[in-house]
Amino acid sequence: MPNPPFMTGVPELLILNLLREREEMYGYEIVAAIGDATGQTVSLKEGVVYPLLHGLEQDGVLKTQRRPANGRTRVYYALTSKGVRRLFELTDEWRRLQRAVTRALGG
Amino acid sequence: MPNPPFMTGVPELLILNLLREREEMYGYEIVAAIGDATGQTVSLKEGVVYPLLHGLEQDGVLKTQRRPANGRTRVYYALTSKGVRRLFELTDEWRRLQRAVTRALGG
DNA sequence: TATATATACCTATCGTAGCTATGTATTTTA
DNA sequence: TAAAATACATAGCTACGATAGGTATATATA
Repeated sequence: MPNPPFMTGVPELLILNLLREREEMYGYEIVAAIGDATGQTVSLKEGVVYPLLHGLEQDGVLKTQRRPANGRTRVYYALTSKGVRRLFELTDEWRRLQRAVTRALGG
Repeated sequence: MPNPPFMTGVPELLILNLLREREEMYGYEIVAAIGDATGQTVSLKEGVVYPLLHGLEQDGVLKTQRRPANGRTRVYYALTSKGVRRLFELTDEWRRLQRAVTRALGG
């Protein structure tokens, strides 16, 4: 199964950016929101999003809060200050690379 | 060592695009040209470029020609028709994703 | 009432592909 | 003549997105 091009880091960037906008979201909500935010160009499955969320929490980039909602338990995620910095870094890197490639392609 | 974000597919895209512009290049030349074309934003080592070139030849995306130059043997690479198609596909995909992410980031 | 669908979470396994490090050999420069 | 540049090559590592599958509750439908 060939690896889709250009996707490395994109899930993380999109998740962090969503959490900057919305303050607090739970996993299942994030999955849908990513599709919405990108006009379904990026459509990540739970199998991608959940492990990523766990890793980001482990790294102190996200903090969690378990809260019941509709009789079910949801895990809400929010940015830490480290997460905010990480988002800035990733955004910068994205712009840097995006400019470089566009330049190389469009000379 | 953490994986640099957003790089998946970029080496291939840049190489194919260079070969579209220059018709024919050898590996060592490509390594330097990538740095030039991106203002050193992307700076790939031989360990990245050579295996990639071999793979692309294997896939019929590139064709090679060994020719002596300066008493040394150089391996010259050029696009096949399949390579041209591959370049179009990758360029499309790049633009698609680039637009989607930029939009999600709220440009 | 039974059941299908939506919600909400989770994990295991896999393959790809870029990165580092290292090696060989020749040619050119200091 | 030693060092640097040229030119090729491969081995091993790791990260990470993708697929597939699993659990459980709530709601809509037949």
